[in-house]
Amino acid sequence: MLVNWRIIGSMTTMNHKPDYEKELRDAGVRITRPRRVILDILTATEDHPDAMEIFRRAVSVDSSISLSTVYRTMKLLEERGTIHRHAFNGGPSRFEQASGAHHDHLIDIETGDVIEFRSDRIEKLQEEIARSLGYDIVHHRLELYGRKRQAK
Amino acid sequence: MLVNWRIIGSMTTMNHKPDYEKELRDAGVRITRPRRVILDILTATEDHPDAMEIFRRAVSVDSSISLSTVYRTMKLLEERGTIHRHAFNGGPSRFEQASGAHHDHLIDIETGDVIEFRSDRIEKLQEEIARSLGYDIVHHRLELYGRKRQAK
DNA sequence: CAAAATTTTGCAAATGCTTGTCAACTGGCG
DNA sequence: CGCCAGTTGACAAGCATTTGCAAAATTTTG
Ligand SMILES: [Mn+2]
Ligand SMILES: [Mn+2]
Ligand SMILES: [Zn+2]
Ligand SMILES: [Zn+2]
Repeated sequence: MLVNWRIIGSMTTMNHKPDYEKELRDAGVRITRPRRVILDILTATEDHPDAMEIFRRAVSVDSSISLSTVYRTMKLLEERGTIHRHAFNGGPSRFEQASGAHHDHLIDIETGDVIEFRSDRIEKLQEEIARSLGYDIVHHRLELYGRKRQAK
Repeated sequence: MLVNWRIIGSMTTMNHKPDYEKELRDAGVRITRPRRVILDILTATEDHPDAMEIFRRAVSVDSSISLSTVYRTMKLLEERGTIHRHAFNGGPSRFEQASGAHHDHLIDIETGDVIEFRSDRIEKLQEEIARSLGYDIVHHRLELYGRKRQAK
């Protein structure tokens, strides 16, 4: 029996690959070499890298890219809703494409692994709670921190 | 009709006031003047102040207290499980006593107000999800960000 | 109760991540 | 191909938080 919240593979890369370059250009944003490199990294990525990690990957493609540009680009993309910013644990910001279906995260506190999941029931309950408190949810954050259950 | 997750007042201050001084002393932690002041502020507090705000309140009681000591004390208390640390939005850490019942937070993105709530159904669902993914939850974070619904 | 042993403090300097400044550069239209 | 506002790289600055250290406070001993 398949549980409805189990996710096979990455939710973000399963969907059709969006054409960020076109989207951005249409919005009047210039497609520069650094931005193209960063966008490519983001679309190819299955994990949730932080700025430094994106910078490392970018440098391996074009060694002239600067960390500042990575930060600036992440901010730009976040403001445009292209990517999501997470702050697991309280560590540095980590990013992922926003194109996939909404999902939340389970972080393995032993290994740091991040597992994506989605529960429509929780999403619904959140709405109900907010509503009952007189609010509309704009966004939310649900993170579970746990460790692998020991087979005993 | 009372909704089961509505909370009247602060969850943290509704419960019996724990004797932190004794607890700490028994654990071999020295109970100093700065620590006493900070503990008093924490137990009296209804909100979720950050280190700077706790510092301000502390200084108004004992002007010789330093911000370093506030940070050091917060870290100590967090490690001991006496307080919880939050990072709403990605802003500076904000703290609250851990003594009350577990609850999550709804943040008003317009005013910054923090509303506490608890949903046993969501708590239960989280457990089920983690379990189905092969994990035991150690802790979790659920934050709803919203704005007051307009009466139209 | 005083001295020794140990922890904690205040201050300043250091850290880690992120943003700001600015001269040099370049993407995209004409 | 040339123009020029938008963008970049280099590096300084900002912000929250942590750390080194000598002095001060607390607890332990005698
Ligand atoms: Mn994700
Ligand atoms: Mn709270
Ligand atoms: Zn969600
Ligand atoms: Zn909860």
